[in-house]
Amino acid sequence: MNGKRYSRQRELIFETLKHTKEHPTAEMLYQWLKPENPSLSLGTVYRNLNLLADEGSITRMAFPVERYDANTAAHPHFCCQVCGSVYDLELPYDAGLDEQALLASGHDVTGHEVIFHGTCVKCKRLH
Amino acid sequence: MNGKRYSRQRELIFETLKHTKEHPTAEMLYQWLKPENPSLSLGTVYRNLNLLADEGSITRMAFPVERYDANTAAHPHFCCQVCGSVYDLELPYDAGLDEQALLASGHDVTGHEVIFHGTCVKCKRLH
DNA sequence: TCAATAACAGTAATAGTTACTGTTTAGAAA
DNA sequence: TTTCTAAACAGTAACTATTACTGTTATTGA
Repeated sequence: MNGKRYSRQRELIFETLKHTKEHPTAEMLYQWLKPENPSLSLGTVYRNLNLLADEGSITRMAFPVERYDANTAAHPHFCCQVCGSVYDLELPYDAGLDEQALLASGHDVTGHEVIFHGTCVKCKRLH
Repeated sequence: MNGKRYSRQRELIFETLKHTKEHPTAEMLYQWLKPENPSLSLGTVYRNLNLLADEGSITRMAFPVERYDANTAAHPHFCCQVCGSVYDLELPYDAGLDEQALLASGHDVTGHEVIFHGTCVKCKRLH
């Protein structure tokens, strides 16, 4: 009785996302779909993207807010999924990766950022 | 005659950022500094963080907005600094890195994301 | 010292996202 | 098939993070 129901809107959003390479924002999807689906609501796009991301059908890519770091030397970060804390990691920066990315894509690559995620030591302890 | 002037507030923000490992948000910095500096304005924190980041003294860490990807297989992305487009990159996912991060930090690492930045092919052409 | 203007505090405005309210509709049961 | 209930909806208000604006303060070169 309780469970997720079929929804044309969710189907639509998921299919659109599967057939594009543009990594759209919620707003972009809304703008794309609105002309053919005039009754579509922006809130529905957000709700279904969150649903799809929560069930693992799609991937969310972003930090929720900007964070700053006075250590400008390139170094990877760990972002705790539970408490949101960001930690520095003592791993070497792989400059060769930028070269690889350039070769694979043709873009001018000036650098890269590595963000690990999971549960931090503190949250593991409290759990 | 024209140029950047000294500002106690900027100094304060920069020094605070240099002496923490917490990768604070603008709001966090504001909350930390407000008690000892009651006249400090949140807008000033934002303005100076942007100034410091633009001159390269600190690092900004975030995508401006959330983006979504129906390809849930781990793969790196390239984010163009000029037009903001996000592209997939055809580079292998280095699972060994997660192991390294665990060893270096003790956190439960469930995965990582690699984001390259620079100027994309399209923007290079238009320049 | 003093005038020009960078930087300020305070606040209004904007953008991205989430929550709320009443309506529609999928789908299970009669 | 018809009916009923709650999941999902559209529309909108609210909220949060950030930027822009306005009048004031204060750094700094003359």
